[in-house]
Amino acid sequence: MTGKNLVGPEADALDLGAVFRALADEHRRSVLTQLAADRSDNERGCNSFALPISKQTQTHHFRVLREAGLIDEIDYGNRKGIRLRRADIEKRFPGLLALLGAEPPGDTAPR
Amino acid sequence: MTGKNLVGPEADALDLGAVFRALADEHRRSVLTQLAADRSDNERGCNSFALPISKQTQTHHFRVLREAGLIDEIDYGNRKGIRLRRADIEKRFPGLLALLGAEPPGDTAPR
DNA sequence: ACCAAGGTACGAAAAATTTCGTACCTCAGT
DNA sequence: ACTGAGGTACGAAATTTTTCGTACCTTGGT
Repeated sequence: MTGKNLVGPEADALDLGAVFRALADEHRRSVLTQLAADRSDNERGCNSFALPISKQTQTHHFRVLREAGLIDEIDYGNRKGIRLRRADIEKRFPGLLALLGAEPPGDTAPR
Repeated sequence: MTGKNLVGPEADALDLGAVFRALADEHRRSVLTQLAADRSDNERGCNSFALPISKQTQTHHFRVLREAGLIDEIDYGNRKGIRLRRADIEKRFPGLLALLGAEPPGDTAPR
């Protein structure tokens, strides 16, 4: 089944402040880093990120990432797909994703 | 008089999480954006940024920027100089400063 | 029809951040 | 020696963010 895409900002409406606020959190940065590392940009289930937090909190974090324009969330009803908005991000903030790649992906030290 | 440089992290110890957290705040981002816009990297007084907040709060924000490794603070006793750590930032996070430059400098919209 | 898995809505607790009042320090100039 | 400008220390209030408990929704499988 094709799910419906939850809304986020248009490509050229991405806000740098919202992006930095989104990436300021350890868990969200972990998600983005993992997404950026996969150059094939496959859609992923949101359980594939091994986040050590409850599912309600995960819902919150994915929403923040979507509202910052960093990911698409595809709603299938009883599961959800996550996809990096790589082209939009690169267009508006070239080099940003490369910065994430430079960090060790598993390095999720406490803040 | 030569002032003494307040301590921040070494160039290769800059942490991306700390940097994103520092740049997540509107006022701190404004400071960095203004600094990044001046390619001559002159030292500036910390009153030259026109921040609409009290001086105690400014002290706080400059400290966060310094502890993230983004600026040097030079203490002259009764005044303070601010200098962008451009080379260190570019070395560790190439392209980061360019992202700030892409935003309109005076665009400090409420969050 | 039922159940279980995956996810959300709402609300509240907990934690972190931003902000500033009060008091104090340092230096330059008079 | 005094004063004023610029800055910090400490502590508390205000705000924001993170987290999760409870309840509920949706879909796929039995």
